[in-house]
Amino acid sequence: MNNKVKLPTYSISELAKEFEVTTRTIRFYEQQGLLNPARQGQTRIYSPKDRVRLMLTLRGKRLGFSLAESKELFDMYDSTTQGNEKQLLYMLDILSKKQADMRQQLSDIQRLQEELNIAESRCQDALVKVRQRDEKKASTQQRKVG
Amino acid sequence: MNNKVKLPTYSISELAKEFEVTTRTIRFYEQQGLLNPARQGQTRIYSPKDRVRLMLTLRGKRLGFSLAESKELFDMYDSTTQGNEKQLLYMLDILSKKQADMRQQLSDIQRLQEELNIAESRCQDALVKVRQRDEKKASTQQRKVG
DNA sequence: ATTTTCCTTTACGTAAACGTCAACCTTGAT
DNA sequence: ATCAAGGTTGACGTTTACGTAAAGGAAAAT
Repeated sequence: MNNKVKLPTYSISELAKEFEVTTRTIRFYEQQGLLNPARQGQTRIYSPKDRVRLMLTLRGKRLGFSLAESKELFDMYDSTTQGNEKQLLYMLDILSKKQADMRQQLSDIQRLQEELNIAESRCQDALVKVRQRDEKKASTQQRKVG
Repeated sequence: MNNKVKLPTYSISELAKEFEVTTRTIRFYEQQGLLNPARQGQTRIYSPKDRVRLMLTLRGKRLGFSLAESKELFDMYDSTTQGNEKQLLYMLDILSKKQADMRQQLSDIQRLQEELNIAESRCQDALVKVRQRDEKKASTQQRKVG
């Protein structure tokens, strides 16, 4: 194995820009135990692993995970290699619950998508009607003016 | 048309039970303009329309909509029948943004589902290994005892 | 009659996830 | 040398979505 490839690093503002969050957010996530950047003096140096975690945290947020939940999943996943039976069973339990959540969300989304489509059609229809009415008004005005 | 069919009504606690929320939540939603129950004296009487709105609000929440966003969608949808062109265009804009959000969420979910499956497999593997190890330990103990 | 039961309003409390200063290094450019 | 750009640690403020407790009305059961 080659453990000697130099991995890229990132500054806090680079990550902030890439993921469109503030540096405050990134520091807050560290404070909550989601990130663990190295230090060079005082300055934080982020590894690809940190970057992935940030990415996952943000995706988790979009899906309604709290920061605490994301942290729990990270921690469990990390300890999976040396976890004892009880921990592993607990993790499997959590995973199956999350999967159930995701199935629920999937169905929520699909239904909402349909409804948004319906609303859009209805809205388009209304728009056409408004425009037809306004055209009539305009032509009436024309006749007045002409 | 028959407008005279008697629609069912619901008490606040009936709705609370059905949707597994507190009455506090339901009153709060009303305060935020999401529900508009009739009154019988002081007591709130909920119509099927209120019930649907509650349902939609809760589904919205599961998908990361704020109460204000849900309210905006409700209000716009209600005013769609008599909306002017500007409003309709605005609504169409919102709708297309929401649809983009939903597409993003859909892809987020699908990726997360894959990852959860991978994590689950990995976890199952680890579990098997732990159990094999523990079996060996146990049989060693057996030999000591026997 | 009185005690539950269900409902009401008012109002203060709270947790999560940051925003927003303030006050301070450090380091490369001018 | 100084100054702007980016980094740091507090620490208090803010918004959202309710929780929780107080104080009480009305009606139904015992």
